[in-house]
Amino acid sequence: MTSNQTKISPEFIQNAARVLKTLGHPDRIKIVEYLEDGEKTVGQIHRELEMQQPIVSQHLKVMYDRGIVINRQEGTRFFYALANEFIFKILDCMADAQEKIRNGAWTFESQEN
Amino acid sequence: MTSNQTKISPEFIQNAARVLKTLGHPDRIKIVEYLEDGEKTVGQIHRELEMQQPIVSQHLKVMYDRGIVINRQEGTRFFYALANEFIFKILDCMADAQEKIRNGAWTFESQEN
DNA sequence: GTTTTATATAGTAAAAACACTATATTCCAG
DNA sequence: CTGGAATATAGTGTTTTTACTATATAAAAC
Repeated sequence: MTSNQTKISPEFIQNAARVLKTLGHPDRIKIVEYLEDGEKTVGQIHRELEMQQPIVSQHLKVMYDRGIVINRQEGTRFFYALANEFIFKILDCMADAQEKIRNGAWTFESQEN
Repeated sequence: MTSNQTKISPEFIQNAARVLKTLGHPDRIKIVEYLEDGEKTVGQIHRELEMQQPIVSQHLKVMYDRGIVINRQEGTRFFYALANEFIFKILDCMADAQEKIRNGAWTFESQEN
């Protein structure tokens, strides 16, 4: 039904795997989603999302190293923003899926555990 | 530019994180992509993708537990297939991103490491 | 210069993921 | 029943993640 059948290249698979794995953490999804409408400082993320500051910095560092976010310094603050469109695309994809699942068009059941 | 701004719910985030994290492995992306055009047996995956059989079974088990694939038994064989449209959607998303990156519309750079 | 504010980094213990080898289970064929 | 094919499961050592606490750094404010 869906699926455009484009083959994914080996090189791309490596990058994609890294990104997906990195995004595969609730806190990081929240951060990325929060960054969706523009750059934010560490403090904003920390306060708004109610996560401890070192945790936020740590997540941001991991995402920075993997090309998911970029940053820019201004005085003592660091503004972080999404690095590329792929991330937006994945977010859209998730929001879309959530919607489909919510209205019953799709199901999404995990086995046990 | 992209982004439809739909907020993602806390419950969904948990599921999405699990799925993304699980898909964040090169072998599993390959398997999932291979399953895109229909169910396959463990042996087919093992031979076609040149992965050791226990590794394949292990990946499939993890993905089964997390609702990414489903299976059906026929004699001594197990046929595995993608469990839901979300996975197709993610695959499409990746193929799409790869295309955009390939033709230079997007960039995708990791820092060091 | 000394404090404050904002953020990063170190250190670390516990948990989860990986990769591999060996072995068990189940079903089918003869 | 016996042997083989197809899969799953166990066991294990290694590497990554994760979650926290404590501490360092750097710029700004006084």
